[in-house]
Amino acid sequence: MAIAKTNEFTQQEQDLAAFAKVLSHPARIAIMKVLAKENACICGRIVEILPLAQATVSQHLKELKNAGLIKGTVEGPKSCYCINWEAMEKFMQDFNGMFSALQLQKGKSCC
Amino acid sequence: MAIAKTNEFTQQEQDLAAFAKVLSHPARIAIMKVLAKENACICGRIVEILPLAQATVSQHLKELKNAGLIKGTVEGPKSCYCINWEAMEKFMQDFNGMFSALQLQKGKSCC
DNA sequence: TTCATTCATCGTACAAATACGATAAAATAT
DNA sequence: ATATTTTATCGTATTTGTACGATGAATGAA
Repeated sequence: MAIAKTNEFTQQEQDLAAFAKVLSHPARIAIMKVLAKENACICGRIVEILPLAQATVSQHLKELKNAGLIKGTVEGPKSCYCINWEAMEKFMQDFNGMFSALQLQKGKSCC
Repeated sequence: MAIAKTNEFTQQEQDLAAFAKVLSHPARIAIMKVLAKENACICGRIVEILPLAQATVSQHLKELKNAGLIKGTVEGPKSCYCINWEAMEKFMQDFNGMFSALQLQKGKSCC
């Protein structure tokens, strides 16, 4: 993107954008749904369900984990993932907070 | 991305991901904040505030408009933009709905 | 008309994201 | 000890996103 200007915005804007970016791919939303439904959380189970290769699923899981939306622990040769509800809830609150802040200044639309 | 598999997911997953993607850049979140605060909505005003070139701002505005989050009308040589509150509200509802659906299945986390 | 203003679009450069095969690492099973 | 299972990581190909200068189109001002 030719010299990212990302850090010229406020921290709040960067944080919200980062949260949105993690959920900006259908595969990652699908993964969150699988993790919520199946308490098993095994990586291989996700690979079975999603129409993606194992390497690709691992990559998406890594991004979700880096963003803090999910947690992962090793169980022998397997990997167990599950949703980090505290983080998820905080992000949703921030997101809704931004929307509420926008609405507060809602005047007569000019167009 | 080597053959997008985006359309192999459900429509709901694609829609939510598309909404998140539009807000996945701090510049576009900043634009929404400007549009909410200033009812003027003039493109040039946004260019003044953001640390980006005019062409770049126009590009971000186009994406927000394509996604339906903002509306734009021509006013002489100027362009007036403002938030599409109905669309924005619907998206927020869908987004919150997804989160609620996830929480409904929240059992004992395994990790 | 002529000039200035305002904005969208084009072309382009570069960065980041997406996808997967191949391989490595770690644990279990035989 | 050897083989199998499971997952992460590497390397790579391709697509998409980001950013901006330059240009053009449309309007208003001189």
